[in-house]
Amino acid sequence: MANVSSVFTALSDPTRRTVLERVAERPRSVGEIAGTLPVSRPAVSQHLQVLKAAGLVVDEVQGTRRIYRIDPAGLGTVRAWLDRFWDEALEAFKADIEAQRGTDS
Amino acid sequence: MANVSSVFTALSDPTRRTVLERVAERPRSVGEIAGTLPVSRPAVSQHLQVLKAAGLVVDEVQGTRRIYRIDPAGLGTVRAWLDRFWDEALEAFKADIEAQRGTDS
DNA sequence: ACTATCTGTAAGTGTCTGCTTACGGTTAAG
DNA sequence: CTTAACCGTAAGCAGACACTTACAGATAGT
Repeated sequence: MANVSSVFTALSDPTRRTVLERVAERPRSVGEIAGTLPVSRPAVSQHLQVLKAAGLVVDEVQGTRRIYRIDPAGLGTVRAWLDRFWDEALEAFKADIEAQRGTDS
Repeated sequence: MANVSSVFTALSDPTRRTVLERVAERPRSVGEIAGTLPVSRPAVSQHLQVLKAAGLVVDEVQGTRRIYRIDPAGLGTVRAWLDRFWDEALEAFKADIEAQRGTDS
């Protein structure tokens, strides 16, 4: 599953966002991603697990290596939350202006 | 300033998102928000500081109390990052399909 | 079978985080 | 000036987090 908290937490770390961008460019293996980053390979593996739990990537075993690709689900939940929140804020703004118009001098 | 990491970190905590939603409904004081939540007032104050540092709320002193309202800047940075990332991913998908079409049997 | 490659996982560590209670500071009211 | 209301901040603590090294498992090639 991919709740909102897990997605935001996954996207909050800069290294993890870089890992996600590498995967977004094209499907990559763990070692290939770790080669371009200043952290160890297990660190990348753990980051990928967090991204996978958040529904941001999916993995597929290919022989001895494991290929990760983008999963649109996670980004979808972020966009959905953002849209809903944006609508709520706009509605509140409208109600606020309405109230101000009523009590204005 | 409101960089991407700070915004995502601010939105990753459920309590903090609830605080933000309370503020989004209408401008509120710290004590008013704390009254509707199962955490202490200083906790809410600290949450509001994080939200303010992320550019998600702005504060204004009104006598003895401090009113917080929504700041669209933070949500804007999230939306911008999301849009840019979405475009990148789409472009990568297109390039991937193009490559597959070239090497397909 | 043996070896090399690629990866996940366990264990440990320093740092950050979310929360609490205690305290001090500022403003409005008597 | 004293009092009450409202708030931020300091100090402390349990848990989470990002990272490392060491180890174990699975697959491809010889």
